[in-house]
Amino acid sequence: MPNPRPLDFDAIAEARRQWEARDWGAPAAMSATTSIMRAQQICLATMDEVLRPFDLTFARYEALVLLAFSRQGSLPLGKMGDRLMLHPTSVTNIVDRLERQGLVSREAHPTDRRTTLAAITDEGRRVVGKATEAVGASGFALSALSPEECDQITGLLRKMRIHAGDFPAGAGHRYQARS
Amino acid sequence: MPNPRPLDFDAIAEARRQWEARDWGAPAAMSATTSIMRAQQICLATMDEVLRPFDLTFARYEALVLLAFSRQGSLPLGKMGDRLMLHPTSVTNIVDRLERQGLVSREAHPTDRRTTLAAITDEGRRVVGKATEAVGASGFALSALSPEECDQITGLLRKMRIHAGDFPAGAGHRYQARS
DNA sequence: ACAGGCTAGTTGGATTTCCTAGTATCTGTC
DNA sequence: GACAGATACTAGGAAATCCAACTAGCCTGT
Repeated sequence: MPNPRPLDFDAIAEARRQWEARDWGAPAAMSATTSIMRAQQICLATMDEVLRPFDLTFARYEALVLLAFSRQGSLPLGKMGDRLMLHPTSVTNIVDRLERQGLVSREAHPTDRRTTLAAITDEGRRVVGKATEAVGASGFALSALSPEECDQITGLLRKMRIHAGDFPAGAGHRYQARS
Repeated sequence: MPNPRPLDFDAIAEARRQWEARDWGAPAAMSATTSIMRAQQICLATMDEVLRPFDLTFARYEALVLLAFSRQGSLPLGKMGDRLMLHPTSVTNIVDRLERQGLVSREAHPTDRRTTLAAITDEGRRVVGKATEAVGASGFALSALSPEECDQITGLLRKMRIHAGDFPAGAGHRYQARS
């Protein structure tokens, strides 16, 4: 439950009204940013709750999915951080946890002795399958929106992710997981 | 800088492709959720960076803005938590910091001796004004989007916030800050 | 061959957030 | 008027994240 004591009005709309009354500039961007912040909070809380029975957080679930999607079922920790947009230390922490849970194992890289591979275990694949059923059934906290509306969100945010430098604007045609 | 080592492809689009290939269900919601997560990370990192010269985080900035918008320039801590969707202990922590910085002061409630009021100081108002100029100039990390696109995002996310129980669907007509 | 620079991952510390529990105060009911 | 339950805030602890610094291994140019 993201918010135990709901309000009887839209706090973001109210903030915008006040913002505009003072001519503080960029009210639309302010509203959208605040909405994104709150939406993430709701999504994260919902996902964490759905995943709790599996002893997973959303971050660990995402890491597990990434490994399940990889060709060999394993990836260097650094590459995981790049894909998941996480700091190297966060990856270390996440893999530590997953390893302790037996869902992932650390393996040596065949040629580069610096890099450590995180490899998903059979148990990891089993758990990620079950967990995916659960998150799918929960609708990802977005069951209020149609697939088309979800795609609108994805499209609009894609624009800002490109602007932030996540990936080049032209991308989207060369889909291949190199791993 | 949210991501020091950008990818050359869209990791979310790639995840979706794999998701669909395995028939994992609700791919649009999955993409949108992941996009929201990443967008929040970008927004938060950008805001925190813009606010760093003022020794503020986005959370503390939001609290300060809320107090600046309030009638008396002060609010009970509990009400702040409701508005900002924060846990009571987080509010205590934030007010502790702001108080230590001299931007807020704790005051006794005139009638209810349980409640503590956080009151914005003159210095607090000065800082929040300066900080607001800075965040306005930064475009809230959404300068890639037009005001209309920002409003689309706000509208779509409003729907899911209502569904999550943040406020009743009918709200939006009775705008008044009771405080 | 080897010096310097780069890359990969980990460790320790700081910050933030939430949860559980606890104290103080108010409110409604008998 | 007293007591049970609700409400307001705070304290201590767990989890997650980031940063700075560190070790180990690779790689390029001379």
